[in-house]
Amino acid sequence: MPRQLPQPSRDSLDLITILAALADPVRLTLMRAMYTRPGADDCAAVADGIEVGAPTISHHYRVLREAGLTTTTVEGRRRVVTIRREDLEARFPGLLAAVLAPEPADQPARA
Amino acid sequence: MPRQLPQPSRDSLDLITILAALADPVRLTLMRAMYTRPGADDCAAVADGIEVGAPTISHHYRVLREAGLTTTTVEGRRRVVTIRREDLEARFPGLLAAVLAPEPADQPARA
DNA sequence: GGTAACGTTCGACGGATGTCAAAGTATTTG
DNA sequence: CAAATACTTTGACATCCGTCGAACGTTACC
Repeated sequence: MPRQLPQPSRDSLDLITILAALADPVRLTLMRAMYTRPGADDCAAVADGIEVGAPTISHHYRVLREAGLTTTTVEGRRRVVTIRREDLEARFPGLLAAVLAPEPADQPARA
Repeated sequence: MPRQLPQPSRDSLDLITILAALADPVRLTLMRAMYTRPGADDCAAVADGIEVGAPTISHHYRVLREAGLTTTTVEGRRRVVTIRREDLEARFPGLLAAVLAPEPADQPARA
């Protein structure tokens, strides 16, 4: 049976905590990967290509979960992490889209 | 003549830096005050009611400006700080609205 | 010129944060 | 059971961050 790790309730989500959680290159990369990639991905798959050690990735996933950005489910010996889209949209409408949307290329499109 | 303090160009705005700048209670309060209050406010007026010393307020205004969130203009012996709405909307559409919009009351409205 | 007003800069201090290596905990597989 | 897999936890370390008191510019006003 998939067990779910503790996470803050929707009502107790705090914007400062959420912004602080997003204000890190590794965590923003993880969030973007989960956001653009549909379906639930496991930790290792998403973290693939990030140049920090496993303990650091684990630490960042914990920060995201404790900030209320993600839900972590234990499935066997792997963790499945998903973004709490509904809760976040309910409390801070438009935030995820504004922050995680792929940025337009730095060079303006030439006709 | 009003002199303008140095600030990053629109193209060099960095999301991580912006999120980090917003992820502080004092700075978020300053931004909200400037956002909801139309027209340009001077530092002291906006900072009124925040419980930290003057050097700290000054420090936070600098962080906001260096992150590209605000423009600071020197007018005589006071500074006028305004949010760079156009630049921010161009680079990160919807971000200001999502972050600075007054949060709905924590208690759900009862009919 | 002298003084008050407004804000900045400097230096210091304590607490938080990101990272890693080493050891630990479940869980699956042979 | 033993070994391998997939993460986590712990402890340490360096760095960054928010805050303050004190001193410093500028500008305005008498």
